[in-house]
Amino acid sequence: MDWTPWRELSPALTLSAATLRELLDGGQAFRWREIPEGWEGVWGRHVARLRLDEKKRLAWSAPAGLHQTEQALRDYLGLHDNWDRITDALPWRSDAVIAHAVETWKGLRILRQPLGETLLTFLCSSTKQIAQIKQISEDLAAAFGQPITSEHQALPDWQTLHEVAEDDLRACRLGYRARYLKGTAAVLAEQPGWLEETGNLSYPEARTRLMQLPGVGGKIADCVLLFGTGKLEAFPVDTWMIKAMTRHYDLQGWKPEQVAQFGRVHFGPYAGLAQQILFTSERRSRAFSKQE
DNA sequence: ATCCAGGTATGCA
DNA sequence: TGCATACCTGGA
Repeated sequence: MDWTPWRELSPALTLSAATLRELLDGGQAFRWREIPEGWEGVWGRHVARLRLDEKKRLAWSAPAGLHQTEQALRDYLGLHDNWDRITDALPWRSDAVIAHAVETWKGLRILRQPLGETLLTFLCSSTKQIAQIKQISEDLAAAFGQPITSEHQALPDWQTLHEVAEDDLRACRLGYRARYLKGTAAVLAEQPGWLEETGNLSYPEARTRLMQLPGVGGKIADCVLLFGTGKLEAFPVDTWMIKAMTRHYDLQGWKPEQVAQFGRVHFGPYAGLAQQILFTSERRSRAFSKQE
């Protein structure tokens, strides 16, 4: 397959190789894979490769014949958002923990992913490791998705999933999550526009509505709202965040919903960015101690 | 072998 | 309301 020549992204995005890895493969998105030159990924009906040039600036390439990839990348990577200003609004002046993490993961941001597939991938995520969520996502795309190029398939839409038998979903290693997918697909196929309307509600209203879907609790709802609608006040709390927050903020014994509430209050309107930075710090320090 | 992995739904005090 | 337990699967 032919790819376009590498071109620097505009506006430019400068970041370290480690931060790029966490951005693309750190648990926000599940369809990026490492290639010799950098990274190759799929989102929506888009395919792109990304790499850092010698100035640590992000450059991109797309399959020849695919269009509007650069504009799609701008949206996906949030290049129109002022992440320096958003990061500066975190309480780093009074909180040494977030100050240190922000410094370590400079340039980390929240991806803006297609809403439907954000819900889909995070419905598959419960008690799964990132590598396994990626595997499930690839299986779903290969089995039920529309072709994008000769080598890439999109994730299936909810109408398609509604028509798939639960056993065929289980064949994609979904396990008990197949039931959640079927149930959610039934709701979304029955009510076109429901998901987009939900995404337009305020954060607390949207969260409550999403949690009506089978398989969507508080954590997954927060991931969908953070990564799929850009609601930066969402503060997903999983086992990693329980560990990180317990240690750094002395929250022994707190329940996930309580930690989420604490996070939203303590970190403010951009708590979701703080969450991703702390999540990354916790994950990487754990990986290092295990010599991963 | 046994446990755990980016949880959620359910049944019982 | 709050707390255990089941639920699929694969890797350490």
